[in-house]
Amino acid sequence: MTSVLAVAKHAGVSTATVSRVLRGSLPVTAETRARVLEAVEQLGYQPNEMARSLRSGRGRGVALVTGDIEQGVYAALARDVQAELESIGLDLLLFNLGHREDRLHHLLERAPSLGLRGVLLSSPHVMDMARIGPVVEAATAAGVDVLSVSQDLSDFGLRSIVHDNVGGAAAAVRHLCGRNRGPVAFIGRIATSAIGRARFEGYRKGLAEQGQAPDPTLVWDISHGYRADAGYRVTGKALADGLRFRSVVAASDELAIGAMAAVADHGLSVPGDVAFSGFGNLEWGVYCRPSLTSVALDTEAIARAVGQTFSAGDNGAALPACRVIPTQLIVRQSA
Amino acid sequence: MTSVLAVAKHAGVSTATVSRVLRGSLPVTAETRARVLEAVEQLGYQPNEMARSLRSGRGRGVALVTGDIEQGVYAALARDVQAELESIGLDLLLFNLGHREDRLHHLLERAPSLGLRGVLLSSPHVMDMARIGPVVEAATAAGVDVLSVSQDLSDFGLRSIVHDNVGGAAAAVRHLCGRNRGPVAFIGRIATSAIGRARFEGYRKGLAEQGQAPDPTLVWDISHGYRADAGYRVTGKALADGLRFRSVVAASDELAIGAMAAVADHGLSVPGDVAFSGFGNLEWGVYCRPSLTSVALDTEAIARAVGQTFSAGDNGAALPACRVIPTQLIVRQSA
DNA sequence: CTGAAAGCGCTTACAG
DNA sequence: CTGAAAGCGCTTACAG
Repeated sequence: MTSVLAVAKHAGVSTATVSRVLRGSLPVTAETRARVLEAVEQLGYQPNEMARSLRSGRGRGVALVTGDIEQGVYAALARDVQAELESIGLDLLLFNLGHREDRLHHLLERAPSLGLRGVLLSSPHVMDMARIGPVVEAATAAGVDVLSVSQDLSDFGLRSIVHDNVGGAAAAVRHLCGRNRGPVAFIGRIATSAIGRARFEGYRKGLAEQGQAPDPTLVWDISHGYRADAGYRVTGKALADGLRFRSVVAASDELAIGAMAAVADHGLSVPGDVAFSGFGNLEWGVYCRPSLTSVALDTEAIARAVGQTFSAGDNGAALPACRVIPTQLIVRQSA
Repeated sequence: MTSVLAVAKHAGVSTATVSRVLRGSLPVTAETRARVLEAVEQLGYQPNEMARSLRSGRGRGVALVTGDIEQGVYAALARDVQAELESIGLDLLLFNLGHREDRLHHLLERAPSLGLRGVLLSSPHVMDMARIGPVVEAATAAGVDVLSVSQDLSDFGLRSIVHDNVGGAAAAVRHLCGRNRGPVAFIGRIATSAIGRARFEGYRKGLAEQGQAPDPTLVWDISHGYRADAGYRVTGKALADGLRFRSVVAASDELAIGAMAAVADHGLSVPGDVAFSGFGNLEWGVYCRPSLTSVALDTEAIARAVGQTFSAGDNGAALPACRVIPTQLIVRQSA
């Protein structure tokens, strides 16, 4: 592979000058610049990223830490963040925890030696900050930007970019109550998911607006399970137990479709007997029948905010500690 | 950050010895080894990955190139490949082409200077090998292992790991015909997707087994569109045009759910009037109603085969040029 | 079995 | 505005 040295010789300059032209840092004569660029062009020179990283102290990689990339929302986030990072010359490394949260600690520990430019935490799990805190600080001190892109961790000094989960869930409850769809049940991970908690909080808030409080028998915490099957089982059990509810706010579209299947398999109709609202506004929710009413999340906006943070450089201090991205209820057939 | 030098001093040995202990390469006395390991432990030493990469000529990153990470199958592949790579000490970089195939060329060009250990091509697009070939060769020559994990490119010298798409589609047709569900239509990307072509080939083969040939009016190439909306539109048009068909083989679950929605919106029933079979066996297909019959893909098996390739080292020559992973039809309510 | 030394390919003070 | 030189933190022949 051709190196700076080859380019320098070809252009009749020093390696320092080549580097300066390519960095665009210090001033260089227009003609020197042109000669260097021509040499780069002719030799097809590509700067060695490993050498550059070593010398400058860190690389261009940003790790996205997900809990479960197979969930539609995280796949969308990965896509949008990758596109955004690529546009500013950064690479996305994917770390899927698969709900084994202990691996996060290990990754954060290694982040500086890997030369990571940043770490984006998007696992919804409730973070054990007592354990994670020290290693986050060490990474930050070493120049790794650690951001939270799912839950608000600004109290722990982590810049956060989060959806308005409370507002989204409250809007769903408001919509359902407006159509006289009470009692409203809730399905989500509450004990183990910070996002689930926020959505439950929105559910509670929405009910409070109607002068109601959550009925504990209609709050279904599926912290032991995940995705559609959890929604299916918990809803099936509720029906078998004879609980009365006219609608369900599910903390994800996956949970919602599982719950709808349970209702259908129980011989009830959607939305006639039970109405549903999900979270994520995933594509398949638009095409299942009945189509799924859902709180839309704006992963592109998250990605843009992430990009801003990495572009900000030293004046990043001006950015807010916690940025909240609005959510929007999209009404379809299920509610 | 603590470096080898610090560890060496602490252990009273040279940096070379520290490196040998950590690499586990050349022989070292048990006690020297113990001293070094203790120093590593006490200082919390983590080898600098950037320096190691520079010195050894390449890093530990493997790029996964997808066409559309939001499609369930690719998200599952990303998850499984990441887990497999992590188990052998490699990192996954995600490059989502977003169906802009020109970017593949650019990535392959940069692969050596990025120090990539490998590139996994999982875009389904028909590759322009005349254009891609030279840059693949250059990357390979520079030590980057380029694999195809979606389409068979072994004729072009690329080790390939692919699903049995032909067999899967043929099995779907066989199942539908066995239930007297002809005429059978096909939806997929044919002109622009190598995977779509393979599935179409399986469709043709399945029909041939019944002594039939494809009816051109029932072969719907959606090379201009993607995902559920394309399935919805093309099926809606077929219904509006008054075409007669009793079942549909869709080249993805996304296309299938879109097509099912079109049938439902047309006032017909699934599977009563039209039966459906998809590809991917995605989770939401299990819970939509009617649930979706689908050809299951084994992304874990793909991931394992990828891991084997990277673990193989020099005796990788023993691995087959093209490995075919079996697929399996999962019958549910839609067919 | 171990150490001294060179070098991977860059970038960046330091001089001029 | 440009060059000579040092050095980022490792690994690996080369000696011993």
